[in-house]
Amino acid sequence: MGKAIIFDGNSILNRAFYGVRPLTAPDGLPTNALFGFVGMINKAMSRIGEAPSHAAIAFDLKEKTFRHKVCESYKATRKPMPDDLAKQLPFAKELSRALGLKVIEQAGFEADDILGTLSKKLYDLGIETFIVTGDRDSFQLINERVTVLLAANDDTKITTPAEIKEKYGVEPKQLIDVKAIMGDSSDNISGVPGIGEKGAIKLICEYGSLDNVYEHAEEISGAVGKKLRDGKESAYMSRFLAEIKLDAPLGCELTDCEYGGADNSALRELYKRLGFRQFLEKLEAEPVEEAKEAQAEEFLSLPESFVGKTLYVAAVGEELLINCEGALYRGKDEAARLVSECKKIVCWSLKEALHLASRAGVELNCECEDISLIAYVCSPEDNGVSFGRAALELLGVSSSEIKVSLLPEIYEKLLEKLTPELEKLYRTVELPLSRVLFEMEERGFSVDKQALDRFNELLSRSVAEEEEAIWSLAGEKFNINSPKQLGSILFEKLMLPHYRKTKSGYSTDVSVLEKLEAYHPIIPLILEYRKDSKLKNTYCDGLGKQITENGKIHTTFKQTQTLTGRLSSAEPNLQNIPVRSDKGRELRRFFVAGEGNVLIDADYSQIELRVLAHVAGDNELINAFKDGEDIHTVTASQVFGVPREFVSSEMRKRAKAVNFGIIYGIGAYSLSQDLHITTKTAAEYIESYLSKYPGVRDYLESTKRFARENGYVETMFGRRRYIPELSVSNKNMQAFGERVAMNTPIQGAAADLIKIAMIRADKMLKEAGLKARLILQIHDELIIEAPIEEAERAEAILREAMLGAAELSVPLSVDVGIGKSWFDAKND
DNA sequence: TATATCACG
DNA sequence: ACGTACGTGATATAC
Repeated sequence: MGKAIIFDGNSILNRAFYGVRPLTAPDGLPTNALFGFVGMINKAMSRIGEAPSHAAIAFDLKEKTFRHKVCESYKATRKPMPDDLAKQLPFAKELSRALGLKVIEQAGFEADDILGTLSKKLYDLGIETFIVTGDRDSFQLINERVTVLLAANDDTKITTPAEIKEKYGVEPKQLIDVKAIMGDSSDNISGVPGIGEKGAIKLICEYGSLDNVYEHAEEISGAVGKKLRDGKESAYMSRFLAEIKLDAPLGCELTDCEYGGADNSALRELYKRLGFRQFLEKLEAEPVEEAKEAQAEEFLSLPESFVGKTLYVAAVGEELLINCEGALYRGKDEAARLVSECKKIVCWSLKEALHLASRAGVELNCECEDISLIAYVCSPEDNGVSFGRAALELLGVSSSEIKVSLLPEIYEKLLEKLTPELEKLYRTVELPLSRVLFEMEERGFSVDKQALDRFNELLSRSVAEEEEAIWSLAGEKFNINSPKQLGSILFEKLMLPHYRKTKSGYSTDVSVLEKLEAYHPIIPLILEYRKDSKLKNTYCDGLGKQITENGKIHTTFKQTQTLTGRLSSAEPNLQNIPVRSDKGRELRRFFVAGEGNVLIDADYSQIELRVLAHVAGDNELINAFKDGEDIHTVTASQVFGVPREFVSSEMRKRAKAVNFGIIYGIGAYSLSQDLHITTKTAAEYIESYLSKYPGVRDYLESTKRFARENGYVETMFGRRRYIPELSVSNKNMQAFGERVAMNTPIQGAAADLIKIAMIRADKMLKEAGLKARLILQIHDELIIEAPIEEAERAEAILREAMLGAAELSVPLSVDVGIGKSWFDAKND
């Protein structure tokens, strides 16, 4: 049975228009939307893996639709199509025909209704259908044979019934009823006033349908019940507007939509007319390009054994994919067991493979390589180092998913790119680190869920009280979380001065609100509300969801994510647990050591400034660290020209900001904002700093020069980052590139250092026969969970591992604490 | 999807 | 005149 692909023409054209930079044809016709449009269609067509049996594209017409007859205001707030986009519309239809798509338009109906109707007809024939669109309205059409490909300019996301259920908690069809309640501002559908997405989903989850909600409307108490009862008519009207037709007239038969390939000569003419040189070249090279699309892989059943073999392995959605001498296999536990016996494993992400094997109760102890890590050290700026990116860059093959058949070639190409220095970084740091990270992720961090819940209750009450107080001061109810609504209350209704504007309205961030604090009692309440709701939503609710049955949180460390060599932590992020405010810091009381254990927390003191002292070779700075001085006080005494004992706390604070500025690639303006001083004064601070530390000045200059000449910078451990921003014409981008050039060798070296420390600590703990293990890294901080009786020895090991990670021209310094909770360990 | 905001080093 | 410090991730709305 074939596959069908149907497009929402206006929707993807619109996305392309706003997503692609301005382009013009030789005659000046704007073409950016068309360029993106063709790209999205091509991408979606290749995404379904085979030539489609049916292909069609639906467009809206300007005429009013049947929905307008019932509801005047439907889509009334839509702005008219920009002129530059309207000019491109006729060409979009021409291009569609040349690409082999059946163009369908029906007066009185929207593209969505045509897609709905097509998908229904195709469904009835048992044909698998892909709907390509830029918006989410069509999610209601999803079922076991209908998938939505959400088109974007960089990627197309596939959305399936399971994903809808996961994301919204309701079946795709129920989304109609959800929208009936929550409304849709972009379509000007009102829904039930006062109930938003969350409330609507909750109601539909509970009652199953809009009808059933209203059958029980009398039982629903409180404000929600009242809103529902008042908004019944609006809800049913909204439902009518939101429901996509499945029986619209098409003006053609399904057989007219059968796909017969593109009309290449028509396409060629159009591409020439529009000046699409890239597409034109692709068209000429058609047969070659065709071959370069990654093939679907066929898998054999597992063999008896892999003993003595070299395997290429990838872990994908709970399964191991294996390439053994060109033959492909897949499987779970049994596969993992067989893999564990082989001679050598070349992985795309060893850490994932280790997790999968571990779930099968198997360890992978043979020689292992990790291609994703090689790709990362070669060029971390290839964004997150996805497999698809590597395949395209190295082999010219486009593939969105991991293909084990391609791994040998990718491996080979990457080994060629690997310089000796980068290979050393890979073999001595990244590769061994991935096993350490695997164990950290697997071990997890124990959390006191009950205490967390109690704290959450407390916050809920605070948030509710603050909300009421804010509303009463504002004189009306509004959504405080909406910067737009908040802006109109503060700056229009209350007439407070607005300091800054963002793209979409008034800025309401802390720096603005702090300036307004004295003007109106509502401001401090909003600041409190923001803090408390952040703590509640992101930390209490968010982390709560991530606690497993064993009472632990297992983060995922991303090892190929950042441009500087740092790790990142996600799902959940444990590297941004609050610490700066007293109330936020309380959260750390709930991160605890398991039964019979303690936590040992060690953090490097001033690691980045020490790295700066070392790489800059600045004697003044080096001596300050050698003498064990407080570095911010020393800097203050230098910058302000006073003896150290006369440095006030305000001076120290300013010097600290200057030190940060130096590390980040300083700008006088930003420093002035930070310290609330004039730009001129800030510039004087910087100048004063640089003349007192000439080694630093020379270092920053020579690093920028190196970056301009070579196109990249590197850390003292050889980690590289390419900086394409330096070779663009945009001055702002260039300035950014220079700051990156100054910052990366420092931030990156600090990242390298702690990675080395982690490998050392892990090895030393194991060699000492201890059960104590690392469980978390936060950039300059490591946390070990250790049995109480091992605490002293583990502490000594951690200190030693960190202090001895590298020999710099300044001493390293580490602060260590022990306690039953993260809070205690940092405050003992 | 994109933006604003805010949590961390 | 113009934007404004480095590196991240999660949550909420608005578009």
